[in-house]
Amino acid sequence: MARKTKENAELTRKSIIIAAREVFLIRGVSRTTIEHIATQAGVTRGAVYWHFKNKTEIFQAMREQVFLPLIDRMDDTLLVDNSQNPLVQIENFLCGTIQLLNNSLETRQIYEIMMIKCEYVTEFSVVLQEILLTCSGIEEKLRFTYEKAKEQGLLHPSHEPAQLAIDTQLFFIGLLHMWVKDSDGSHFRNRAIKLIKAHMSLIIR
Amino acid sequence: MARKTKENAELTRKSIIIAAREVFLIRGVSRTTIEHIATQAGVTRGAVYWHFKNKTEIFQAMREQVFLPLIDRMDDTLLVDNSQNPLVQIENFLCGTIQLLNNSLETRQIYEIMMIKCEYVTEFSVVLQEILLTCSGIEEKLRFTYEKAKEQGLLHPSHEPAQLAIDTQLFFIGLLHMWVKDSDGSHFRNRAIKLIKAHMSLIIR
DNA sequence: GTTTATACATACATATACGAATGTAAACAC
DNA sequence: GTGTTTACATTCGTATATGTATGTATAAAC
Repeated sequence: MARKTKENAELTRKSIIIAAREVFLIRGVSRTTIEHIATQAGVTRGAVYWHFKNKTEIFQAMREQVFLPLIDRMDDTLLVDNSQNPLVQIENFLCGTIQLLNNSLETRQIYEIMMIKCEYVTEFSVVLQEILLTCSGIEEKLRFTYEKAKEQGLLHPSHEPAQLAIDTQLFFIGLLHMWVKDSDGSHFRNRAIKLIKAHMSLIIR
Repeated sequence: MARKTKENAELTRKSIIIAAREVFLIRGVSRTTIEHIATQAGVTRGAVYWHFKNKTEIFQAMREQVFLPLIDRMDDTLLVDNSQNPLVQIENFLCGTIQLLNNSLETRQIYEIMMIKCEYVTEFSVVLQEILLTCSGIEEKLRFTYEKAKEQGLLHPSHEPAQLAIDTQLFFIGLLHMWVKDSDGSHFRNRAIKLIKAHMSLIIR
Protein backbone atom coordinates (compact mmCIF):
# COMPACT_ATOMS: atom_id res chain seq x y z
CA MET A 1 0.00 0.00 0.00
CA ALA A 2 0.96 3.53 -0.57
CA ARG A 3 2.90 5.26 2.14
CA LYS A 4 0.92 7.79 4.20
CA THR A 5 1.98 11.21 5.42
CA LYS A 6 3.06 11.51 9.03
CA GLU A 7 -0.26 13.06 9.96
CA ASN A 8 -2.16 10.23 8.36
CA ALA A 9 0.04 7.68 10.07
CA GLU A 10 -0.78 9.30 13.39
CA LEU A 11 -4.47 9.09 12.55
CA THR A 12 -4.05 5.40 11.83
CA ARG A 13 -2.37 4.91 15.19
CA LYS A 14 -5.19 6.64 16.99
CA SER A 15 -7.83 4.71 15.10
CA ILE A 16 -6.13 1.48 16.18
CA ILE A 17 -6.36 2.52 19.84
CA ILE A 18 -10.03 3.41 19.40
CA ALA A 19 -10.70 0.12 17.64
CA ALA A 20 -8.91 -1.79 20.39
CA ARG A 21 -11.11 -0.15 23.01
CA GLU A 22 -14.25 -1.06 21.12
CA VAL A 23 -13.21 -4.68 20.66
CA PHE A 24 -11.77 -5.08 24.18
CA LEU A 25 -15.14 -3.98 25.55
CA ILE A 26 -17.06 -6.62 23.63
CA ARG A 27 -14.65 -9.53 23.60
CA GLY A 28 -12.45 -8.87 26.61
CA VAL A 29 -8.71 -8.20 26.33
CA SER A 30 -7.54 -11.82 26.23
CA ARG A 31 -9.97 -13.00 23.62
CA THR A 32 -9.26 -10.05 21.37
CA THR A 33 -6.81 -10.81 18.59
CA ILE A 34 -4.71 -8.38 16.62
CA GLU A 35 -6.82 -9.34 13.64
CA HIS A 36 -10.00 -8.23 15.47
CA ILE A 37 -8.46 -4.86 16.22
CA ALA A 38 -7.12 -4.43 12.71
CA THR A 39 -10.46 -5.25 11.09
CA GLN A 40 -12.31 -2.90 13.42
CA ALA A 41 -9.84 -0.14 12.55
CA GLY A 42 -10.14 -0.88 8.86
CA VAL A 43 -6.48 -1.81 8.43
CA THR A 44 -4.52 -5.05 8.29
CA ARG A 45 -2.46 -6.69 11.01
CA GLY A 46 0.62 -5.28 9.30
CA ALA A 47 -0.45 -1.76 10.24
CA VAL A 48 -1.05 -2.73 13.85
CA TYR A 49 2.33 -4.44 14.17
CA TRP A 50 3.94 -1.40 12.60
CA HIS A 51 2.57 0.92 15.31
CA PHE A 52 2.63 -1.45 18.30
CA LYS A 53 4.85 -4.30 19.38
CA ASN A 54 1.92 -6.37 20.67
CA LYS A 55 -1.49 -6.23 22.32
CA THR A 56 -0.08 -5.22 25.71
CA GLU A 57 1.40 -2.07 24.19
CA ILE A 58 -1.97 -1.14 22.69
CA PHE A 59 -3.61 -1.70 26.08
CA GLN A 60 -1.07 0.54 27.79
CA ALA A 61 -1.53 3.29 25.20
CA MET A 62 -5.28 3.12 25.76
CA ARG A 63 -4.92 3.15 29.53
CA GLU A 64 -2.73 6.26 29.65
CA GLN A 65 -5.55 8.23 28.10
CA VAL A 66 -7.59 8.00 31.30
CA PHE A 67 -5.02 7.64 34.06
CA LEU A 68 -2.92 10.67 33.38
CA PRO A 69 -5.93 13.03 33.30
CA LEU A 70 -7.28 11.44 36.49
CA ILE A 71 -4.15 12.31 38.43
CA ASP A 72 -4.11 15.83 37.03
CA ARG A 73 -7.73 16.45 37.93
CA MET A 74 -7.20 15.05 41.40
CA ASP A 75 -4.30 17.40 41.97
CA ASP A 76 -6.29 20.34 40.63
CA THR A 77 -9.32 19.63 42.81
CA LEU A 78 -7.70 18.56 46.05
CA LEU A 79 -4.19 19.96 46.33
CA VAL A 80 -4.63 23.46 44.98
CA ASP A 81 -5.35 25.59 48.01
CA ASN A 82 -8.37 27.49 46.85
CA SER A 83 -9.53 28.42 50.34
CA GLN A 84 -12.66 26.41 49.70
CA ASN A 85 -14.24 24.12 52.25
CA PRO A 86 -12.00 21.00 52.14
CA LEU A 87 -14.98 18.67 52.49
CA VAL A 88 -16.58 20.36 49.49
CA GLN A 89 -13.32 19.90 47.63
CA ILE A 90 -13.45 16.17 48.26
CA GLU A 91 -17.08 15.97 47.26
CA ASN A 92 -16.29 17.88 44.08
CA PHE A 93 -13.49 15.53 43.23
CA LEU A 94 -15.65 12.45 43.69
CA CYS A 95 -18.63 13.91 41.84
CA GLY A 96 -16.32 15.21 39.13
CA THR A 97 -15.06 11.70 38.48
CA ILE A 98 -18.59 10.39 38.18
CA GLN A 99 -19.52 13.22 35.86
CA LEU A 100 -16.46 12.47 33.75
CA LEU A 101 -17.67 8.89 33.45
CA ASN A 102 -21.14 10.11 32.53
CA ASN A 103 -19.93 12.54 29.92
CA SER A 104 -17.09 10.64 28.32
CA LEU A 105 -17.94 7.40 26.57
CA GLU A 106 -14.24 6.82 26.08
CA THR A 107 -13.41 7.08 29.77
CA ARG A 108 -16.41 4.97 30.69
CA GLN A 109 -15.40 2.19 28.35
CA ILE A 110 -11.76 2.19 29.40
CA TYR A 111 -12.74 1.93 33.08
CA GLU A 112 -15.05 -0.93 32.25
CA ILE A 113 -12.30 -2.71 30.32
CA MET A 114 -9.81 -2.26 33.14
CA MET A 115 -12.22 -3.44 35.81
CA ILE A 116 -14.14 -6.34 34.30
CA LYS A 117 -12.70 -7.06 30.87
CA CYS A 118 -9.05 -7.64 31.73
CA GLU A 119 -7.13 -10.38 33.49
CA TYR A 120 -4.19 -9.14 35.51
CA VAL A 121 -1.68 -11.90 34.85
CA THR A 122 1.90 -12.02 33.56
CA GLU A 123 2.51 -8.84 31.54
CA PHE A 124 -0.58 -7.21 33.00
CA SER A 125 0.51 -7.67 36.61
CA VAL A 126 2.60 -4.53 36.15
CA VAL A 127 -0.59 -2.59 35.54
CA LEU A 128 -1.95 -3.79 38.91
CA GLN A 129 1.07 -2.36 40.66
CA GLU A 130 0.54 0.98 38.94
CA ILE A 131 -3.12 0.96 39.96
CA LEU A 132 -2.11 0.29 43.59
CA LEU A 133 0.36 3.17 43.43
CA THR A 134 -2.33 5.46 42.05
CA CYS A 135 -4.62 4.43 44.90
CA SER A 136 -1.91 5.23 47.43
CA GLY A 137 -1.68 8.65 45.84
CA ILE A 138 -5.42 9.16 46.13
CA GLU A 139 -5.41 8.13 49.77
CA GLU A 140 -2.60 10.54 50.52
CA LYS A 141 -4.31 13.47 48.85
CA LEU A 142 -7.60 12.69 50.59
CA ARG A 143 -5.79 12.54 53.93
CA PHE A 144 -4.11 15.88 53.20
CA THR A 145 -7.49 17.42 52.50
CA TYR A 146 -9.18 15.86 55.54
CA GLU A 147 -6.33 17.27 57.64
CA LYS A 148 -7.15 20.73 56.36
CA ALA A 149 -10.77 20.07 57.32
CA LYS A 150 -9.77 19.01 60.80
CA GLU A 151 -7.66 22.13 61.29
CA GLN A 152 -10.70 24.17 60.36
CA GLY A 153 -12.78 22.29 62.89
CA LEU A 154 -15.06 20.79 60.28
CA LEU A 155 -14.69 17.24 61.59
CA HIS A 156 -16.03 15.44 64.61
CA PRO A 157 -13.19 15.47 67.18
CA SER A 158 -13.01 11.69 67.36
CA HIS A 159 -12.56 11.33 63.59
CA GLU A 160 -9.01 10.98 62.36
CA PRO A 161 -8.11 12.26 58.87
CA ALA A 162 -6.17 9.07 58.08
CA GLN A 163 -9.18 6.89 58.86
CA LEU A 164 -11.58 9.10 56.95
CA ALA A 165 -9.27 9.12 53.95
CA ILE A 166 -9.23 5.33 53.73
CA ASP A 167 -12.93 5.07 54.39
CA THR A 168 -13.73 7.53 51.61
CA GLN A 169 -11.25 5.89 49.29
CA LEU A 170 -12.71 2.42 49.82
CA PHE A 171 -16.25 3.78 49.49
CA PHE A 172 -15.30 5.34 46.19
CA ILE A 173 -13.49 2.29 44.86
CA GLY A 174 -16.56 0.25 45.68
CA LEU A 175 -18.79 2.82 44.04
CA LEU A 176 -16.71 2.87 40.86
CA HIS A 177 -16.79 -0.91 40.65
CA MET A 178 -20.53 -1.07 41.10
CA TRP A 179 -21.04 1.92 38.81
CA VAL A 180 -19.25 0.04 36.05
CA LYS A 181 -21.00 -3.27 36.66
CA ASP A 182 -24.41 -1.67 36.90
CA SER A 183 -24.84 -1.23 33.13
CA ASP A 184 -28.58 -1.17 33.70
CA GLY A 185 -28.04 2.02 35.68
CA SER A 186 -30.86 1.64 38.13
CA HIS A 187 -28.83 0.61 41.17
CA PHE A 188 -25.76 2.82 41.12
CA ARG A 189 -25.26 4.90 37.97
CA ASN A 190 -28.32 7.06 38.48
CA ARG A 191 -27.76 7.40 42.21
CA ALA A 192 -23.99 7.85 42.31
CA ILE A 193 -24.03 11.58 43.04
CA LYS A 194 -26.60 11.14 45.79
CA LEU A 195 -24.55 8.33 47.30
CA ILE A 196 -21.47 10.53 47.37
CA LYS A 197 -23.34 13.33 49.09
CA ALA A 198 -24.73 10.83 51.59
CA HIS A 199 -21.25 9.53 52.28
CA MET A 200 -19.90 13.02 52.86
CA SER A 201 -22.83 13.86 55.10
CA LEU A 202 -21.78 10.98 57.36
CA ILE A 203 -18.49 12.73 57.90
CA ILE A 204 -19.52 16.31 58.43
CA ARG A 205 -19.48 17.20 62.05
CA MET B 1 -7.88 -46.52 30.87
CA ALA B 2 -9.52 -48.62 33.50
CA ARG B 3 -12.88 -47.49 34.78
CA LYS B 4 -12.86 -45.95 38.26
CA THR B 5 -15.37 -46.50 41.06
CA LYS B 6 -17.95 -43.80 41.64
CA GLU B 7 -15.99 -42.50 44.60
CA ASN B 8 -12.81 -42.27 42.59
CA ALA B 9 -14.61 -40.53 39.78
CA GLU B 10 -15.87 -37.93 42.24
CA LEU B 11 -12.31 -37.46 43.46
CA THR B 12 -11.21 -36.88 39.89
CA ARG B 13 -13.94 -34.30 39.45
CA LYS B 14 -12.87 -32.47 42.56
CA SER B 15 -9.20 -32.59 41.61
CA ILE B 16 -10.11 -30.99 38.29
CA ILE B 17 -11.81 -28.10 40.06
CA ILE B 18 -8.81 -27.67 42.33
CA ALA B 19 -6.45 -27.81 39.37
CA ALA B 20 -8.55 -25.26 37.51
CA ARG B 21 -8.35 -22.88 40.47
CA GLU B 22 -4.58 -23.21 40.61
CA VAL B 23 -4.13 -22.60 36.89
CA PHE B 24 -6.74 -19.82 36.68
CA LEU B 25 -4.84 -17.99 39.39
CA ILE B 26 -1.56 -18.10 37.51
CA ARG B 27 -2.66 -17.80 33.90
CA GLY B 28 -6.05 -16.10 34.18
CA VAL B 29 -9.28 -17.76 33.08
CA SER B 30 -9.12 -16.87 29.38
CA ARG B 31 -5.54 -17.98 28.86
CA THR B 32 -6.10 -21.26 30.64
CA THR B 33 -6.75 -24.17 28.31
CA ILE B 34 -8.45 -27.44 29.12
CA GLU B 35 -5.06 -29.03 28.57
CA HIS B 36 -3.50 -26.85 31.29
CA ILE B 37 -6.18 -27.90 33.76
CA ALA B 38 -5.92 -31.56 32.81
CA THR B 39 -2.14 -31.62 33.18
CA GLN B 40 -2.31 -29.85 36.54
CA ALA B 41 -4.88 -32.42 37.71
CA GLY B 42 -2.80 -35.28 36.40
CA VAL B 43 -5.43 -36.44 33.92
CA THR B 44 -6.02 -35.99 30.20
CA ARG B 45 -8.42 -33.69 28.42
CA GLY B 46 -10.70 -36.64 27.97
CA ALA B 47 -11.34 -36.78 31.71
CA VAL B 48 -12.08 -33.08 31.88
CA TYR B 49 -14.52 -33.22 28.99
CA TRP B 50 -16.18 -36.20 30.63
CA HIS B 51 -16.92 -34.26 33.81
CA PHE B 52 -17.51 -30.79 32.37
CA LYS B 53 -18.97 -29.49 29.14
CA ASN B 54 -16.42 -26.69 28.88
CA LYS B 55 -14.27 -24.23 30.83
CA THR B 56 -17.24 -22.08 31.83
CA GLU B 57 -18.81 -25.03 33.63
CA ILE B 58 -15.63 -25.64 35.58
CA PHE B 59 -15.54 -21.98 36.51
CA GLN B 60 -19.14 -22.09 37.73
CA ALA B 61 -18.48 -25.21 39.80
CA MET B 62 -15.50 -23.49 41.39
CA ARG B 63 -17.45 -20.32 42.06
CA GLU B 64 -20.32 -22.03 43.83
CA GLN B 65 -17.89 -23.23 46.45
CA VAL B 66 -17.51 -19.71 47.82
CA PHE B 67 -20.77 -18.01 46.96
CA LEU B 68 -23.19 -20.37 48.54
CA PRO B 69 -21.37 -20.38 51.92
CA LEU B 70 -21.14 -16.57 51.78
CA ILE B 71 -24.90 -16.19 51.56
CA ASP B 72 -25.43 -18.72 54.33
CA ARG B 73 -22.98 -17.06 56.65
CA MET B 74 -24.49 -13.67 55.92
CA ASP B 75 -27.94 -14.93 56.81
CA ASP B 76 -26.61 -16.55 59.98
CA THR B 77 -24.79 -13.44 61.12
CA LEU B 78 -27.25 -10.73 60.13
CA LEU B 79 -30.74 -12.13 59.90
CA VAL B 80 -30.91 -14.44 62.88
CA ASP B 81 -32.30 -12.34 65.66
CA ASN B 82 -29.86 -13.09 68.41
CA SER B 83 -30.68 -10.02 70.46
CA GLN B 84 -27.14 -8.85 69.97
CA ASN B 85 -26.23 -5.27 69.17
CA PRO B 86 -27.06 -4.95 65.44
CA LEU B 87 -23.97 -2.83 64.79
CA VAL B 88 -21.86 -5.56 66.34
CA GLN B 89 -23.62 -8.07 64.12
CA ILE B 90 -22.61 -6.10 61.04
CA GLU B 91 -19.06 -5.74 62.28
CA ASN B 92 -18.94 -9.46 62.93
CA PHE B 93 -20.17 -10.24 59.46
CA LEU B 94 -17.57 -8.02 57.82
CA CYS B 95 -14.72 -9.22 60.03
CA GLY B 96 -15.85 -12.80 59.57
CA THR B 97 -15.54 -12.49 55.82
CA ILE B 98 -12.02 -11.13 56.15
CA GLN B 99 -11.08 -13.91 58.54
CA LEU B 100 -12.49 -16.44 56.13
CA LEU B 101 -10.23 -15.01 53.46
CA ASN B 102 -7.28 -15.14 55.84
CA ASN B 103 -7.92 -18.72 56.88
CA SER B 104 -9.00 -20.31 53.63
CA LEU B 105 -6.49 -20.37 50.80
CA GLU B 106 -9.22 -21.76 48.57
CA THR B 107 -11.62 -18.89 49.22
CA ARG B 108 -8.83 -16.36 48.88
CA GLN B 109 -7.79 -17.70 45.50
CA ILE B 110 -11.32 -17.94 44.15
CA TYR B 111 -12.01 -14.32 45.13
CA GLU B 112 -8.80 -13.27 43.44
CA ILE B 113 -9.73 -15.15 40.28
CA MET B 114 -13.19 -13.65 40.20
CA MET B 115 -11.96 -10.13 40.77
CA ILE B 116 -8.80 -9.76 38.73
CA LYS B 117 -8.25 -12.94 36.75
CA CYS B 118 -11.50 -13.14 34.83
CA GLU B 119 -13.02 -11.21 31.95
CA TYR B 120 -16.78 -10.81 32.19
CA VAL B 121 -17.75 -11.16 28.54
CA THR B 122 -20.16 -13.39 26.60
CA GLU B 123 -20.79 -16.51 28.70
CA PHE B 124 -19.35 -14.84 31.79
CA SER B 125 -21.70 -11.86 31.66
CA VAL B 126 -24.23 -14.08 33.38
CA VAL B 127 -21.89 -14.34 36.34
CA LEU B 128 -21.84 -10.54 36.60
CA GLN B 129 -25.60 -10.48 36.89
CA GLU B 130 -25.45 -13.05 39.68
CA ILE B 131 -22.82 -10.99 41.48
CA LEU B 132 -25.04 -7.91 41.21
CA LEU B 133 -27.94 -9.89 42.61
CA THR B 134 -25.81 -11.10 45.51
CA CYS B 135 -24.82 -7.51 46.20
CA SER B 136 -28.46 -6.45 46.24
CA GLY B 137 -29.04 -9.18 48.80
CA ILE B 138 -26.18 -7.94 50.94
CA GLU B 139 -27.47 -4.38 50.79
CA GLU B 140 -30.93 -5.50 51.82
CA LYS B 141 -29.68 -7.49 54.79
CA LEU B 142 -27.44 -4.64 55.90
CA ARG B 143 -30.38 -2.25 55.68
CA PHE B 144 -32.52 -4.63 57.71
CA THR B 145 -29.87 -4.75 60.41
CA TYR B 146 -29.30 -0.98 60.39
CA GLU B 147 -33.05 -0.56 60.81
CA LYS B 148 -32.90 -2.70 63.93
CA ALA B 149 -30.08 -0.48 65.16
CA LYS B 150 -32.11 2.65 64.50
CA GLU B 151 -35.07 1.25 66.40
CA GLN B 152 -32.77 0.65 69.32
CA GLY B 153 -31.55 4.24 69.14
CA LEU B 154 -28.01 3.23 68.27
CA LEU B 155 -27.75 5.54 65.28
CA HIS B 156 -27.41 9.28 64.93
CA PRO B 157 -30.92 10.59 64.25
CA SER B 158 -29.95 12.10 60.88
CA HIS B 159 -28.57 8.80 59.60
CA GLU B 160 -30.89 6.73 57.47
CA PRO B 161 -30.52 2.91 57.47
CA ALA B 162 -30.77 2.76 53.66
CA GLN B 163 -27.90 5.22 53.26
CA LEU B 164 -25.76 3.49 55.85
CA ALA B 165 -26.36 0.13 54.21
CA ILE B 166 -25.13 1.32 50.84
CA ASP B 167 -22.22 3.18 52.40
CA THR B 168 -21.11 0.09 54.31
CA GLN B 169 -21.63 -2.13 51.30
CA LEU B 170 -19.54 0.08 49.02
CA PHE B 171 -16.87 0.43 51.69
CA PHE B 172 -16.69 -3.34 51.96
CA ILE B 173 -16.67 -3.96 48.22
CA GLY B 174 -13.80 -1.50 47.95
CA LEU B 175 -12.03 -3.19 50.84
CA LEU B 176 -12.38 -6.63 49.30
CA HIS B 177 -11.03 -5.39 46.00
CA MET B 178 -8.03 -3.76 47.59
CA TRP B 179 -7.55 -6.70 49.94
CA VAL B 180 -7.25 -8.97 46.92
CA LYS B 181 -5.00 -6.66 44.92
CA ASP B 182 -2.73 -5.96 47.88
CA SER B 183 -0.86 -9.26 47.64
CA ASP B 184 2.02 -7.59 49.46
CA GLY B 185 -0.33 -7.22 52.42
CA SER B 186 1.07 -4.04 53.84
CA HIS B 187 -1.64 -1.67 52.72
CA PHE B 188 -4.89 -3.51 53.27
CA ARG B 189 -4.57 -7.18 54.23
CA ASN B 190 -2.91 -6.54 57.55
CA ARG B 191 -5.14 -3.61 58.36
CA ALA B 192 -8.49 -4.88 57.15
CA ILE B 193 -9.96 -5.59 60.59
CA LYS B 194 -8.87 -2.20 61.89
CA LEU B 195 -10.36 -0.51 58.86
CA ILE B 196 -13.69 -2.24 59.46
CA LYS B 197 -13.75 -1.17 63.09
CA ALA B 198 -12.90 2.36 62.03
CA HIS B 199 -15.72 2.34 59.52
CA MET B 200 -18.21 1.13 62.10
CA SER B 201 -17.01 3.71 64.58
CA LEU B 202 -17.96 6.42 62.07
CA ILE B 203 -21.52 5.19 62.26
CA ILE B 204 -22.03 4.66 65.96
CA ARG B 205 -23.92 7.48 67.49
C1' DG C 1 15.40 13.73 -9.63
C1' DT C 2 17.29 10.17 -7.29
C1' DT C 3 17.70 7.84 -2.98
C1' DT C 4 16.07 6.26 1.18
C1' DA C 5 13.15 5.45 4.78
C1' DT C 6 8.35 4.94 5.92
C1' DA C 7 3.75 3.02 6.36
C1' DC C 8 1.70 -0.17 5.57
C1' DA C 9 -0.35 -5.01 2.94
C1' DT C 10 0.48 -9.71 1.95
C1' DA C 11 2.31 -14.20 2.56
C1' DC C 12 4.38 -17.73 5.35
C1' DA C 13 5.73 -20.76 9.04
C1' DT C 14 4.67 -22.29 13.42
C1' DA C 15 2.07 -23.19 17.32
C1' DT C 16 -1.80 -24.09 19.85
C1' DA C 17 -6.62 -24.93 21.06
C1' DC C 18 -11.03 -27.06 20.58
C1' DG C 19 -14.59 -30.57 20.29
C1' DA C 20 -15.75 -34.79 18.65
C1' DA C 21 -14.89 -39.39 17.52
C1' DT C 22 -13.12 -43.51 18.79
C1' DG C 23 -10.96 -46.91 21.76
C1' DT C 24 -10.85 -49.54 26.11
C1' DA C 25 -10.83 -51.76 30.42
C1' DA C 26 -12.96 -52.18 34.46
C1' DA C 27 -17.16 -51.32 37.53
C1' DC C 28 -21.72 -52.34 38.13
C1' DA C 29 -26.45 -54.22 37.18
C1' DC C 30 -28.82 -58.38 36.53
C1' DG D 1 -20.77 -64.52 34.50
C1' DT D 2 -22.41 -61.96 30.90
C1' DG D 3 -23.96 -57.47 29.07
C1' DT D 4 -23.98 -52.82 29.56
C1' DT D 5 -22.46 -48.61 31.02
C1' DT D 6 -18.98 -45.73 32.90
C1' DA D 7 -14.77 -43.18 33.28
C1' DC D 8 -11.67 -42.07 31.27
C1' DA D 9 -7.24 -41.99 27.36
C1' DT D 10 -6.06 -41.40 22.65
C1' DT D 11 -6.49 -39.78 18.11
C1' DC D 12 -8.10 -36.74 14.52
C1' DG D 13 -9.62 -32.86 11.90
C1' DT D 14 -10.23 -28.18 11.92
C1' DA D 15 -9.71 -23.60 13.16
C1' DT D 16 -7.38 -19.81 14.68
C1' DA D 17 -3.58 -16.85 16.49
C1' DT D 18 1.07 -15.22 16.47
C1' DG D 19 5.26 -13.07 14.81
C1' DT D 20 8.11 -12.49 11.13
C1' DA D 21 9.55 -11.97 6.53
C1' DT D 22 8.91 -9.99 2.39
C1' DG D 23 6.79 -6.92 -1.02
C1' DT D 24 5.59 -2.18 -2.53
C1' DA D 25 4.21 2.40 -3.45
C1' DT D 26 5.00 6.76 -1.93
C1' DA D 27 6.47 10.68 1.25
C1' DA D 28 10.31 12.88 2.62
C1' DA D 29 15.25 13.97 2.62
C1' DC D 30 18.99 15.58 -0.11
